[in-house]
Amino acid sequence: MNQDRPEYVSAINADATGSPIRSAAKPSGPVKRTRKVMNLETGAKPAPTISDVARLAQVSEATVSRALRAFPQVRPDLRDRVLAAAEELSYVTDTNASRLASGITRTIGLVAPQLTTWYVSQLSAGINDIMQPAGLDLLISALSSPSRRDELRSGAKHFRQRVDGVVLVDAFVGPDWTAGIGSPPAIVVGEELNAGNSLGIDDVLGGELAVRHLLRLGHQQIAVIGGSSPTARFSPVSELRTRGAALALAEAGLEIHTTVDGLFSIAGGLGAARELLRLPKRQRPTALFCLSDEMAFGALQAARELDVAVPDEISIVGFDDHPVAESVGLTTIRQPVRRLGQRAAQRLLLADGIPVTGHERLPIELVVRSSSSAPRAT
Amino acid sequence: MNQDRPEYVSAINADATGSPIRSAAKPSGPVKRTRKVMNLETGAKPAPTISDVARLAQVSEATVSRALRAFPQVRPDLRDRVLAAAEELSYVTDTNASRLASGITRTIGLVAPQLTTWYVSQLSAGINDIMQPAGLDLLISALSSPSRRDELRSGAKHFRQRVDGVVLVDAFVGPDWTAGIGSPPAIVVGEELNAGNSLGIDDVLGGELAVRHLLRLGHQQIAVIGGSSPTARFSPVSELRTRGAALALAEAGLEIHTTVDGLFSIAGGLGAARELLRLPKRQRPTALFCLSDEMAFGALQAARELDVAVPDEISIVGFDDHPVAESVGLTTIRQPVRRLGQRAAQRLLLADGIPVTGHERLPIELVVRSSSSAPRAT
DNA sequence: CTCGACCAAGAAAGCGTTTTCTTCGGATTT
DNA sequence: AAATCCGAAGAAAACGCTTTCTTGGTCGAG
Repeated sequence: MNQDRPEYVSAINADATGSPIRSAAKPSGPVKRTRKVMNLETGAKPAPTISDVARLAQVSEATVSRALRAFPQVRPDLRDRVLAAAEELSYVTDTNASRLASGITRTIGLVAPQLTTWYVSQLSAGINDIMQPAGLDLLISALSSPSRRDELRSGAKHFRQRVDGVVLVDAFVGPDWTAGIGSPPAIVVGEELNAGNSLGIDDVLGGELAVRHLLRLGHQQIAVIGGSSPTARFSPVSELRTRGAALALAEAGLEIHTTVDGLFSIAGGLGAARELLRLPKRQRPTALFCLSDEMAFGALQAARELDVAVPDEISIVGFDDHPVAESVGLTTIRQPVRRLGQRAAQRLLLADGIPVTGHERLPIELVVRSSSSAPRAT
Repeated sequence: MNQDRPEYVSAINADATGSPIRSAAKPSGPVKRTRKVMNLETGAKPAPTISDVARLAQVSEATVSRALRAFPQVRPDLRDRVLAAAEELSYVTDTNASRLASGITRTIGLVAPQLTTWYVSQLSAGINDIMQPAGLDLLISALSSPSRRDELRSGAKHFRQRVDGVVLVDAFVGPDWTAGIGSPPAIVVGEELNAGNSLGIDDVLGGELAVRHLLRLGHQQIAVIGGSSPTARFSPVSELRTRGAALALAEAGLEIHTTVDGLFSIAGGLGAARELLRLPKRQRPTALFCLSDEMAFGALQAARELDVAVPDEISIVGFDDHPVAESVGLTTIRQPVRRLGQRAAQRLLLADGIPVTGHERLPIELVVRSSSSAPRAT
């Protein structure tokens, strides 16, 4: 009991280090390390611990721990006493100690190749929508571009001990990825896994919706700007959306006019569209289906540069429904990215109980704006 | 020594719980809790601990700990042995145990009212640029809009124990905020503090640059779209940029034509610009200075809607240099947001050694594009 | 009325590090 | 050559929780 009483020994010892007089070594048993009592520099008192609360509430530490976590087997009056004591000391559980003891981190990690894309930031906001109320933390980790696969693997490993779950975005791990089915649970967003947890939209349908819209308007020469992502060789998203476009065209007995790589970036879209719009009028497509809004922005820019009127001379359709899409009047396929994030987080939280496995799709829709219209009569 | 040997007792005990036969209570002294050896369900072996490494390398745990952290007082041959052993077991330090013991979290937190703005995601990427190579984690926390001040305070408190530093964005804490000068160190981005750590740009200069550009082109009727942020009453950014605009106009003996609140959003900018562009031609401003690019996007949209030609009938200048600004041809003031993030992280890391205090400004520049030109001769 | 089952609460064993504090030789000093 | 200092390595305490395990009581059943 006595050893619990605060003493200023540690501070004194610290001073004594520099003193010429050293106390004779005590040959007796091991010396108890004294608890830090106060930071002499800042004057800050150490944060209250669970035992402070226990003492004040006159219960054991175990009971405090149980009461604070609302365990059922604590008598109501005791629980109230504990809560009051905790309140009085303005006690907050030490996260690290809790994590060490329980092995539960109450944190989920987001792994993405880059953080600055609209998609990823929307997604993280969605995840946060769920985590914040649940009192969980969000840990973010970007994977820089080179040697991505390895990083992904080591990144996940790096995470393993500090998160309870992982959300992988734009990971392009391939359909046979299964890691993370165990612990910590992981969920892949934007890609369909054969045997793992994944979440996304129907990319093929998206391509179909976009192209059917253009076909309905009367277009026949439809080019696709898509291609590889900046961070991965293998981009299923691009492939699937393009397939949808091809499918819709095939129904009408047509084919894709051209496919150009737009790198999924504004600059890439600009370059790709320039290439297409510089074609002689006869060979030029009448409509551009850009596999992301950002590429569509680039295409819009190219059209302006080259004095090609939108939508009169060229129709442009994007994909995403980026916030700016509305203000530039871009026709696009809207996907609920924030909701994808929310759903991913939910599934990760649920993973404790009934594991939700398999692939899940959220709905998308066509949003028609002013960048698409019937082709000018030839 | 013996107690260290793996035993399967815990798993067996777990089974015994459901068994009708219960072993008689051992009345003798406290029973040692046996170490978890293997998860029977998943078959996963427990991760190696520091003592496994110590045993393999034939040194003490303390030496392992020191060797792994490259402390100088470890003999080279021992260090190599430890490193080799750790490698062989593919040992990684348990973050939580380390944090508990040392009190150092190797994590910095980002607190922002919302995560989806371009500004915040750029900033987080910048922070990440610095943290990632240093092996630190980034913890993100959004403050939902209502009762922001309180949340800010409790949010910071919530963070206190799990981060070594905090970056506050769009916090609008007021110039006299000083919390976080102690521990954990904090830095405020986008706002100037009198006595704390802060980082930003020269917002007044930004306003001046934008308006001088318009004046040089010959504009005299210049309106400002700015106003309150969606998340804070008090928005110094808006005030300062507006002041810069007023200053520049005053030099020319002019005044701001009108100031309209654009809520720092696309929709807000749209509404504000509509209001201005619907004015009868005589009273209408010839140029709009939008205090953010997003509001400028809204203004561009309004101009298109109302068939007001940009830049012939109305010049528009934004602020930020959002990635889309280039593709819509928006003249704007570029601020280095990603670099702000990097710098904030650097200062936080440095805070261990020489504390960098005070306010710091990063340079900005005017970027002229096609949304601004001389006003049409009246 | 007694015995085992059951429940609430406490004691104490971990959790896996870091960090004193101690010890043990060898180098330095007087 | 004896006393002192110093540096390297080990033993063990602390970090602040969670979670077993244990122990008194209570209660219903035989």
